[in-house]
Amino acid sequence: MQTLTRNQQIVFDIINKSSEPLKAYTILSNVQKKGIKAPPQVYRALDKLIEMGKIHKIESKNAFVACQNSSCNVSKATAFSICESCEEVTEISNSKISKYLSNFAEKSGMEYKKYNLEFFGLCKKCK
Amino acid sequence: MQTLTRNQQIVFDIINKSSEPLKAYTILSNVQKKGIKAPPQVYRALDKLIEMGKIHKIESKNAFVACQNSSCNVSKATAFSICESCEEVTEISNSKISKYLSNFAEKSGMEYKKYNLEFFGLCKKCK
DNA sequence: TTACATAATGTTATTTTATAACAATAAACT
DNA sequence: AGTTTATTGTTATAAAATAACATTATGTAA
Ligand SMILES: [Zn+2]
Ligand SMILES: [Zn+2]
Ligand SMILES: [Zn+2]
Ligand SMILES: [Zn+2]
Repeated sequence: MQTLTRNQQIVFDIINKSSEPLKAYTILSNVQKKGIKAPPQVYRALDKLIEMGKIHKIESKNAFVACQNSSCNVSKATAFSICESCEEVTEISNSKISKYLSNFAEKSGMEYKKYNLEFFGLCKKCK
Repeated sequence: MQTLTRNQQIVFDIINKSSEPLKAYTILSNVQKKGIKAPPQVYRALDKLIEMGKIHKIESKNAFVACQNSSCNVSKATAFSICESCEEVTEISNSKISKYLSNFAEKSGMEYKKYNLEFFGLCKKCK
């Protein structure tokens, strides 16, 4: 269990507290009072946090969420469902899916390292 | 079967001829001799082509590839394997995966519309 | 502890990616 | 022909990400 540096902790806290994915510049404007003043400071922290599996990037939104599992730091396999109406993002942790997919990848001939899966549609509330 | 407008055709052609995913500004610089001069012209064409299912966006790379299937225009379900060494991107068309995943999405309670799946690793050549 | 190496931070400037806004044409419809 | 709708052209700007380099902190090993 790795310990976070000052900037990493600040950036992680704000993502972790948020109920929705945060964009890098939103994070920046929210941490300027804490002394983080420029984009590179945010992006560096984001990079490290992703590496550790503490947060994930939602590629289709250029936004970041805290990991809601405990296994992502190992597997690097991520899956999300994204509501196109309310923008809610939920991390899916389903070992069946990840077994199924990693199995598929291996059979396809590639040396598989990780995947990212994003579902789009309407969440329970919005449909 | 929809017919393409002039700009859409120009943009599609260059993506379709390319052996690798193309970025929007690479496309732009390659079509300026054909009269497309500014980013919005490229992005509009890209948007429409995506809508039609003729091309896909590789979200993790901000790059665009021509569809290699025939069914994407209907299903909107896309899957790619991406080599982290040579950057090769291959579109995966596997009806089993797409059934499995869309089934999963439905069961989860969301009204599922589409998904995008990106595998990362090493391709046959690079591993 | 000092010396060295490595990692993290601070800072400025710039690059890359994408969109807003509005005018001008072209295509489709009545 | 006149009206609506889609597409195009153009300028400017916003948003997302990185390059480059100086500084400070942290860890390691003599
Ligand atoms: Zn996770
Ligand atoms: Zn919703
Ligand atoms: Zn396709
Ligand atoms: Zn390869």
